[in-house]
Amino acid sequence: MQTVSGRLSLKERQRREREGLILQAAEEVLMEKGYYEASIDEIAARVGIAKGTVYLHFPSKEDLVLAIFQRDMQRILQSVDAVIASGLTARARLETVQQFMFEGMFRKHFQLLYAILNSPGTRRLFAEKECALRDLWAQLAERVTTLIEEGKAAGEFAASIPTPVMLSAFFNLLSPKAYERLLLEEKMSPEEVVKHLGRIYFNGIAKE
Amino acid sequence: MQTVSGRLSLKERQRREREGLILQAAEEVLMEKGYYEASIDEIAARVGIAKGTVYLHFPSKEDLVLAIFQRDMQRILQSVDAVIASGLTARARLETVQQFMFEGMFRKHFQLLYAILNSPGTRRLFAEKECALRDLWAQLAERVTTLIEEGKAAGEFAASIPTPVMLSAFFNLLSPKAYERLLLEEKMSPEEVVKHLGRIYFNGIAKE
Amino acid sequence: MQTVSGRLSLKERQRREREGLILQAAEEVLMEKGYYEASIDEIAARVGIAKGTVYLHFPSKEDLVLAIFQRDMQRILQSVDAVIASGLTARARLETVQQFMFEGMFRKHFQLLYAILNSPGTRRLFAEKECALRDLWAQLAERVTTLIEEGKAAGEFAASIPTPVMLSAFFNLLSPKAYERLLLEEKMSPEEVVKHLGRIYFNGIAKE
Amino acid sequence: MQTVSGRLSLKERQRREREGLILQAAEEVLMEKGYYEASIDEIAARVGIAKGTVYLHFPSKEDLVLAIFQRDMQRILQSVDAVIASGLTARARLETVQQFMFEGMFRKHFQLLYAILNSPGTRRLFAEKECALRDLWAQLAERVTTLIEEGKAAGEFAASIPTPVMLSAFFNLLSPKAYERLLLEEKMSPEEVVKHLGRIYFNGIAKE
DNA sequence: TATGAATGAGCTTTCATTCAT
DNA sequence: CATGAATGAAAGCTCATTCAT
Repeated sequence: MQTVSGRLSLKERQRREREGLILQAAEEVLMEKGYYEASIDEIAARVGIAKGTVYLHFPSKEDLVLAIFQRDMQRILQSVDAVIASGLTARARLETVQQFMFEGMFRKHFQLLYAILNSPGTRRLFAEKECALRDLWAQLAERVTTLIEEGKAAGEFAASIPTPVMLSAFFNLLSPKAYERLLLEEKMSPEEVVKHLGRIYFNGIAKE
Repeated sequence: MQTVSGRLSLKERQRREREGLILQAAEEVLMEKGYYEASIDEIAARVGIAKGTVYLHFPSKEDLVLAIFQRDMQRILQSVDAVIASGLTARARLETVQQFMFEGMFRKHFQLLYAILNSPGTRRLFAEKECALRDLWAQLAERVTTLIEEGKAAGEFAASIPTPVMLSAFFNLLSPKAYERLLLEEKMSPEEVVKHLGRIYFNGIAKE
Repeated sequence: MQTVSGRLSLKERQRREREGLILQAAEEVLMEKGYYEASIDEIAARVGIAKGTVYLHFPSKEDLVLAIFQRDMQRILQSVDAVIASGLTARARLETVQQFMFEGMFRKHFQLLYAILNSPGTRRLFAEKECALRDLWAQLAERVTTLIEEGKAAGEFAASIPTPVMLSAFFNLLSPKAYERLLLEEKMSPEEVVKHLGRIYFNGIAKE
Repeated sequence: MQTVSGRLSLKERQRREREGLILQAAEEVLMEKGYYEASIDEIAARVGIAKGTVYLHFPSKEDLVLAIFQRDMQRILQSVDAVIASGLTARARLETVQQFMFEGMFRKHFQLLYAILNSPGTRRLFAEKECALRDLWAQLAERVTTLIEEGKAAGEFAASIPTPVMLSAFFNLLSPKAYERLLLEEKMSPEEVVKHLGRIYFNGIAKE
C-alpha cells in the first residue's frame, strides 16, 4: 500500500479519506440519535454514498461504532499524553486534561464514547467486543490513574480517598454530556463551567 | 371509580395492582437491557399477562417508560421532601439526599431515570413528551436548588460557584450509575463509595 | 392445548390449519423456484397473510423448509409402512413403494425432498440442521434397505449386488423428478413410466 | 483475431487461457457451493484477478455458468463420439459411455451439468437461455438415443421399453451425483460402483 | 485492458401496535 | 376485559453488476 517514495498510494489515500468521512457522519448521527436510531441508511445519505459502500469499509454497524471509538480514543490519548509529558505538577496536568474534555472536538468525541460506554443497551450489544472497548478505555483510565497517584505522592491530593473513586469521580464530574444544560440553557461558556467544576473537583480531592 | 364509601372499587384496585406489576417488570427489563432491547413481549411475559394487556394500561412503549419515571420520581420526591422537612443544616440534608440515591430501591430507580434521561437516543424519542419529562425532573432539581441556596445563604457553601453548576455536579458526581464499577470490580461497599464521593463533593463546594 | 373432551381447542386447530396452509404454499413456491428464489414474501402472499405471520409459525426460512420435510416424510413413511406391513413378497412391496413415489401427492413431496437433499447449495445451508435432515432420510432408507435384504434372503434379488448400491439405484432410478420430461414432453402417463422403470430396476436387480 | 500466419495473436491466446482459468475456478466453486452461494468475488479471487475482469469475459453470472456447460459438454461429446465411432456393439459402447461419466474429470463435469439442469431454482433462472441449455443437452441425448436404438435393432435391448424411458433411466441411474454417498460413506471404489450399476441397468433393459 | 470501489435492489428478520375473538 | 395472532414498516446486510480510473 505504500509507494517506493514512502507515501501512501492515491487509492489508499482516497480510501482513508472516505473512511474518515463515514466515521465523521456516523459520529454525528450517533450523537444525535444514539446507537439504535442511527441507521446505516442515514449515515450513508449524509456522506452522499450508498448503503453498501459503508459495508466496504466496516463489516457491521457494531464495527463502525467500534472504529469511531478507536479513532476518538487515539486522538484523546495523543493530547492527553502531550499534557502528561509536560513538567507541571500532577494537579496542573490533571486540570489541563479536564479542560480538553470540555473543549471543541474533544467534548464531542468524549461525549459519544462515554454515552455508549455507559448505556445499558449498548453495553450488552458490544458484549463480545467488550474486550476491545475495555482496552480502549483502560488506556485513558491508566493515564489518569497515574496522574492521581503522582498527585497523592506529591501531597497534592488526599491520600485517604481511594484512587479508583477519584478516577470515577473525575470522569463523572467532568463528563461534558451532563453539562450541556449549563451551556445551552444557562448560557454559560465552557470555560466558565470548566473553571467551576475544576474547583469543585480539585478542592474536593485536595489534601486537608 | 370510587364507591360511595369512598374506597376504590375492587376492579380499580386490581387494575392499579396490575399496573404496578407491569411498571415493576418493565423497570427490571429496562435496567437489564436498555430501552431498545427491552421488548413489550418480555415485559408482559415477566408479569404473566398478554402483550395486549400492557396496552390497556399504557398506550405505547414510550408512555410506559414515562409512567415508570413518574412513579419513581414520586417516590424519590416523597423521600427527599421528608429529608428536607427535617431541621438539619442544608449540608446535612443534602448529604442525606445523596445517600438515598445510593441505597437500595433508590439507586435502582434513580439510575434508570438518569440513564434514559441522558442517553441521546432516548432523549430524542421522548422529544414530544419532553415537557412531561422535564417537569418531573424540574421538581427534583428545584428541591436540590433550594437546599443549595439555603446552604449558600447559611455560609456553608461557596457563593462563588453558580447554583446551576452545583446542581449539575451534584447529580453527575453522585449519580450511582457510574459507580457500578467501584461496587462490582473494586468490591467497595455503597456506604464507602458514598462517603468518599460525599467528601469530594462537599469539600469541593464548601466555602473557602 | 387439549380440552377435557380430548379434542384440540379451537385456537389450536386454527393454528394448525394456518400452519398447514403456510407449509403448503411454501412447498409450492419451493418446487417452482427452489430454495433461494423462494422468498418469504411470496409464500406469505400466496397464503394471503403478512410476512411477519410466517415467522410466528417458523423461526426462520430454514426451519420452514425443515418443517416441510418433516411433514412430507411423515406422510411418506406412513404409506410406506402400510405397504411394508402387507404380506406380499419383498419385490411386490418394493414395487408398490415405487409406485407411491410416482403418484399424486407423493410425487410432489418426494420430489422436493430429493431435490433439496441433493443440491449442493442447500446441503451446505442445512449443515447444522443436517442431523435432523439425515435422520428423516435415514428412516426411509432403513425401510427400503430392509425390503431389499428380505428380497435377497428370499432369493428374489441378486445377492451379488451390494445393498447400498441397490438402495441408491432405487432412489435415483425411481426418483420422479427426473422423469418430468417423460410426462411433459413425451406425454407418457405416470403409470406407463412407472411400469417401464420398474421393469428396468427389478429386472436389473433380479437374481440371474 | 487471427494473424496472417493463421495462428492466434498473443493477446487472443492469453485471453482464452484466462477464460479457461475462470471457467475452471467457477466450476470448482459451483461444485462446492452451488449456484447461489457461489459468488463472483470468490471465483475471481481463486483465479487471482479482479471481479470486473470476469465481466470482460462473461456478461453475467448466468452466462458464465452457461459457458461452463458448453465447455464441459463439448469435452463430453468429444469423448462420447470417439466411443461411438468404435466398432463395438451398442451395449459395449453404451457401457463405455457410462464408465466415462464415473471417471475423473467427467464425473466432475457431468455432475455439475446434471445438478444445475435439474434443480428447480436454477432451471427457472436459465429460462430464457433454456434454448441454449436444451440444445447442449439434446446433443448428448441424441447420441445416447442413437446407441439405444441401435441396440434395440440389434436385439440387444428390449424393444418393449420406449427409448425415451431408457434414455432417462440411463442418465438418472448413472448420474454420479447421487452416488457420492457410496463412494464416501460406503468407501466403495468408482469402478465397483459403476460395475454394479451397469449390471442393474443393462440387465434391466436387456431383451428377455 | 484490468481494476475494484460504488451501487442499490432485494433479502431475512424483528417488534411495537392493533383488533377480532 | 384479556388475549395473542396478525400486521407491516423498517432495519441490517449481501452481491451481481457497472464504470471511472
